[in-house]
Amino acid sequence: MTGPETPRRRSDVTRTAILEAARERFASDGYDRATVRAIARDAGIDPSMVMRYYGSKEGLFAAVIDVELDFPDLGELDPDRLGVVLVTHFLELWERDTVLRTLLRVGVTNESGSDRLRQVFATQLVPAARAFVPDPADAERRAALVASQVLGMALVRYVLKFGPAADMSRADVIAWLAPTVQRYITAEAP
Amino acid sequence: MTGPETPRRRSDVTRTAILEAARERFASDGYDRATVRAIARDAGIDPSMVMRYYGSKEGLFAAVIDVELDFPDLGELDPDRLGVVLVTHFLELWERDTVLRTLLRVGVTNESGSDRLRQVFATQLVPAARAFVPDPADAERRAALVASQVLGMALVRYVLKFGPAADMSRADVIAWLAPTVQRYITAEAP
DNA sequence: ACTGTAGGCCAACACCCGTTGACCTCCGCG
DNA sequence: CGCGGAGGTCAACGGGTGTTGGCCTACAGT
Repeated sequence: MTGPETPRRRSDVTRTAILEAARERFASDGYDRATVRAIARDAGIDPSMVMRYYGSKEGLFAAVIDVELDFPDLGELDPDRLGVVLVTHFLELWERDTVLRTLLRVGVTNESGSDRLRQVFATQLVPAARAFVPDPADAERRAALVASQVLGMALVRYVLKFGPAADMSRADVIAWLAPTVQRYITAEAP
Repeated sequence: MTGPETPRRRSDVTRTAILEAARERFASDGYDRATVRAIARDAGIDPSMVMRYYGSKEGLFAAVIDVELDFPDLGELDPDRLGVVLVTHFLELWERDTVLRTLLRVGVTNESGSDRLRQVFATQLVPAARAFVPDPADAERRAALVASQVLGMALVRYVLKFGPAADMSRADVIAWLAPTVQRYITAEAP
């Protein structure tokens, strides 16, 4: 489905140039406004090469939104520090590259974008939560609460760029959000 | 502001028909995918009428995103119930009409949409927070934290439609989010 | 009854999009 | 040396977009 695992070719340079340009364009413009022509221009090649290598705009997009939340080893962790560790990890994830920003930006308007976002939620966040919640039966609900706070902060801080949210230091964000996330995961249901 | 007014001219009927169709299209499709032609078709008129009455697509959009958060009277409220009252109010707001959904959807891709969103934040949420935070100097930061949680829940529940978030009852959402919001507003800075 | 005008439709314009297929240009290998 | 194919360009197609201006029509004021 995703990722044609072809061996190394001489055209890999162009291939990755397209991918890199696409990452930035999709991240900053969203799916609709990011045109194949603009991506090709950024990559310094002809638009038709995009089609040759990725089949279609949808195919290129699918190659871009291949995201791994890539949690650290939570197994041997003091459960009281879960909130701090998770929020710290998410902040790093958002600041490291553009893929999550892309996914958020596109997930809001594009169906295949929100599909992918739901999939990441279901296959990566929910299982991670399952190991720590008091009752595995409501792991989904607790993961959704965590997602609401983490995505919400990412939204106001990195996408909408609300002044006060964007200006907060990482330490402050962690200090404020960690207790919230901690409670959503470990607290007794209200 | 917006009420059922008896149309003095025949054109007022068309005018509001366009506005109503635009509200739904922008809410469900976002700015780019909501085409003037589709809106006109929904309203049962010709696309050129949209231009006649609203000047441009951008002008029509500006008429759509006229939002009032319209807080209840918070003045004579037990400060301990602030979280519950605020979360309840926001849930009602999101479920009452489509304008906030539109704003969120468009704010993520469209510059004039996120401008408007920042403006609502600065002129309506921040002042409301200022009355309750311990130190008025960091009202902006606390309002941003509240916005991150409230917008985040709206995002996963109403826009991305994460199963567990969409299925939660209103009472459960309030029970989980109210303490968070309460803390963001009234707690001592960490 | 006549007519000016507001309300509405139709067809077209200029532009941009994703996508396609014909063509060119090297370079490695026989 | 010949040549086949990979890597790349170019121009075009069909369709959709926001927007414009000319034309029709029904009704209100005289």
